[in-house]
Amino acid sequence: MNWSLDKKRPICPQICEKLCVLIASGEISAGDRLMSVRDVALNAGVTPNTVQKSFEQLEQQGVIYSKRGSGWYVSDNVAIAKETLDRLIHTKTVNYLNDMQSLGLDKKEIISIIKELRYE
Amino acid sequence: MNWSLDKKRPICPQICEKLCVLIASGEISAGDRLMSVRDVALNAGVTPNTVQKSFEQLEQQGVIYSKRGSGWYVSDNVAIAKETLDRLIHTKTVNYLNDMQSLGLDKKEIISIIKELRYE
Amino acid sequence: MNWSLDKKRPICPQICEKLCVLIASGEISAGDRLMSVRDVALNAGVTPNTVQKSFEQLEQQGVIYSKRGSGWYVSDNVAIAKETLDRLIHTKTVNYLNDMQSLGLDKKEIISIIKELRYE
Amino acid sequence: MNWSLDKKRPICPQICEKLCVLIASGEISAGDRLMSVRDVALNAGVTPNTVQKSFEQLEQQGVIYSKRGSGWYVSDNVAIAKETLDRLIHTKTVNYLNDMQSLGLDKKEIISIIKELRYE
DNA sequence: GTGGTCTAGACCACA
DNA sequence: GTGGTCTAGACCACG
Repeated sequence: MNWSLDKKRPICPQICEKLCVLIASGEISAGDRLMSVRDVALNAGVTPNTVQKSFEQLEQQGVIYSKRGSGWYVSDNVAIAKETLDRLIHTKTVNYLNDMQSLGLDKKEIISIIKELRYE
Repeated sequence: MNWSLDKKRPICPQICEKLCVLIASGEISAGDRLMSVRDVALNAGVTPNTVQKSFEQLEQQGVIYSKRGSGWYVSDNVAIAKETLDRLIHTKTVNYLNDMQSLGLDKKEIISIIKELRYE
Repeated sequence: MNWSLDKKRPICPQICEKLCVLIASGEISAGDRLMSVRDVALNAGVTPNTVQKSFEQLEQQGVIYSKRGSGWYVSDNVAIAKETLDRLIHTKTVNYLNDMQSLGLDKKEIISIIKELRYE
Repeated sequence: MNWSLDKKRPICPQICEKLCVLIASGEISAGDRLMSVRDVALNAGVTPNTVQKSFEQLEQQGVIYSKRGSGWYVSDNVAIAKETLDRLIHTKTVNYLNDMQSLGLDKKEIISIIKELRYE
């Protein structure tokens, strides 16, 4: 599993988002057991503390849940992950558009910039 | 002058960006004197310290410069403000696209989302 | 660590220069973690704010970088510290020579004065 | 008269130093009347306020003196200007050497740098 | 009046 | 614990 985390940005939300994507895309299914906090930490090169907080945040949103002494599992309701993801996309997009507007661009110009940008 | 700052986000970059826009758009011209640090602070409802920091960052990029005991002035080379602005737009756009890509969207989907978003 | 700061002169550049010397001389190596902002502040008898500002200036020059919640680290490219140091030396020397020239001295006289000065 | 002031640095001390040099070098003699504050200000492109303060500082050091309603005159004791100049040279040199020492250079290296620097 | 620098202390998110 | 940002208020030299 390649986490490809950007160390220059906050780690916690990156892990949360990554997991949501995996669940929403079906790469991890409802009821599946996640890697242990320690394994994720070792694998991603961050402290277990950080992974633990990420999992707890996802639990709070209902995306995953924990079984005492057993580990973390994907919630039966996979739709929650999808909703979380959609909310993220919406928020980030609105923030981006707000930023661009402050910089003096309208929606048309923004789309033009994105289209012209060699990327992907 | 309405600064309309978003208090939920860092103030410094907001002031920097606002000034770059004003200079790049020609609302403030090369050689013009800016409002004093204190006046901007009062006007924008922030501390002089914060404004000072913003101005220093712009100075370092060559957008403005200071005369001791006299005030801050727009650099003779207005193009620098334009470049700074373009760099900002580019960076923010790349970051946004990276984020969206991590969330599983390709460029086509991103543009579609932006277009559908009721905004502006 | 003895910072031996001259409280009569601006503290920020003194801290910056001190760190550049330490890095360029190899006393601190690439990747090393610096003392925390708070520790340096306590140790040097200044405010954390001042240390933070110094570190940010060095970061912007690429000499060091920060990991959120973790600390500040020496840039992998130690050469940057050396370049920064050389630039400092050059700038200060040119300024000094300009000053002396304005005071009516040529290079020969300047060197003579330095040689005769009981010092070090 | 070309004042060739560096607008990036404090103006007051530059004017003071310039006058001391003129007097010490004999270009202006004991008892000579200086240009009026207003003329110097116009000529040098600074505010009369600044010139006034410079003259007052020189008066306090005994380099020049004022006659009410007549203007400013070079002190009979030209040696004072020479001493002031020497003190300036000494102070600036000591400061420079201190700076260089902090940057890790000894006197030998400093002189070498000055000699190699293409200048004058 | 202006910028420039610093102190003191607070709050936040992150690890 | 760490960095990141901000507030509040002070003092200085300069114009």
